[in-house]
Amino acid sequence: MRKGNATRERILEIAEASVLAKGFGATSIEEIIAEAEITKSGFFYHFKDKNELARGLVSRYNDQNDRLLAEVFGRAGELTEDPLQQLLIGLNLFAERMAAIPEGHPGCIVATMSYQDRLFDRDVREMITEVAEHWNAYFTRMIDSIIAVYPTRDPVDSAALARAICCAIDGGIIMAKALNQPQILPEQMLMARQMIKLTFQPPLLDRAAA
Amino acid sequence: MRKGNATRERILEIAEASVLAKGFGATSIEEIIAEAEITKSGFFYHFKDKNELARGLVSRYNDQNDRLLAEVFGRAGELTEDPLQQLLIGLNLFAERMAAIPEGHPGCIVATMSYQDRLFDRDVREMITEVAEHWNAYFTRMIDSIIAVYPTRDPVDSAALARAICCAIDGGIIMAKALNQPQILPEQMLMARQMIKLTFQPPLLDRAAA
DNA sequence: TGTACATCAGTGAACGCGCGTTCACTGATGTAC
DNA sequence: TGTACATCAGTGAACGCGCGTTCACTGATGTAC
Repeated sequence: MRKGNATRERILEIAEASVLAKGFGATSIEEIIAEAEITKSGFFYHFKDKNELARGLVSRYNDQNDRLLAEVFGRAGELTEDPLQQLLIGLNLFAERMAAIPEGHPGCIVATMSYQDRLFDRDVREMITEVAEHWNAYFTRMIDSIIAVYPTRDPVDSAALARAICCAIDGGIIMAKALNQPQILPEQMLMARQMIKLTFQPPLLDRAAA
Repeated sequence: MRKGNATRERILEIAEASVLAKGFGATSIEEIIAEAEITKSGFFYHFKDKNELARGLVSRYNDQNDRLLAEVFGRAGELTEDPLQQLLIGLNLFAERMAAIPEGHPGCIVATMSYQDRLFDRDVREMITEVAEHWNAYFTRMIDSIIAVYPTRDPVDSAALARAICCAIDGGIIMAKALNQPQILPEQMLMARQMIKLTFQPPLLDRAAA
């Protein structure tokens, strides 16, 4: 990596932290360059305007998330061939990762940006939508594999269930922030896991009662 | 209501729409007064500074939400005495209300503000936490009433389940915004409903299979 | 009923600061021949 | 190996605009006696 790329990365890292704590509009270039110890023109060498910074933030966040998903569900795939167990184990590993962050998860770029979309051009808004679709597609594929193996009494809407996982995560981040309790995020990820479990492995009450 | 209160309400309404579309930091007083057709000093007569506007937004949002919860779960209480059915029916009515908003739910003030908490003083941050606790307490009470009547094989964490409902709602709003599909919010509220149902009324697979 | 005073709901002008963006320039590194 | 040129990764100064906040003032309405 050339020197310039390292600076670019540092800008994105500083900007991400600020955007997640104050919002995009309240994150000033002035403040980013002060922390990155470069001049304003140095910033504009890497990003032609603020919307390009936004694009950088979204694609960086998407890449990091992809790596994390590949890690936890890849590991789950090494441990079992069963698609249901892969999802359940992956969600467990994912939740453990989130629980291990000392200050709690710093926040989801897609979530804040969705709440500030009047600030961005069409390009950025489309990127946000694509990233959200990308995650949902990831979980939908996993759930479809489960459906192929585990018959259910009632039909399961895999896309809606995939969205429920994403909602648990994004909702969990918000509740963790609002209540100042970082462990709520892993808790709610495990609730989503429980929902998957109940959907495909409902407890056999009759047998238990017998 | 005196004349001044009507102006104050108009300011809050305009400010809320802007905060939910652009964030608090990017919402300028200049822009609010232009839309409200008053002068800047008129604004500062009602709110001594921007943090007081934030306080106004949070308490207004909390009040509106309280009224909505009282309506849907009050109606559910009229229809049945069963605490589980009250929650299930209430969530159905709630989801129907959300589905009926043409452009979709405009957003949750507590959610955006949680993602911008560096912008606010301690007072505002405490209000945000209290409002979130207030909603969780509301659902926790309902779930505790269910637990008292419906025995479950495994113990149920009513607070975690209450938070799951809030996460489905706040997560559903975000996914609806990110994917440009307003109906995702009611969909995810019904997923939360399904989770409650599965928790307290698990399908009796053995009997169904027999 | 009249008058004095207080409060309400604002107006108008000014403040200093920080914002995003542009422009002409530069020294260090890389590449072609 | 040396030299010419191109690209990279920035610097420094300036721009005009809009931001949140303050201050002295005002006309309309309400209240006390």
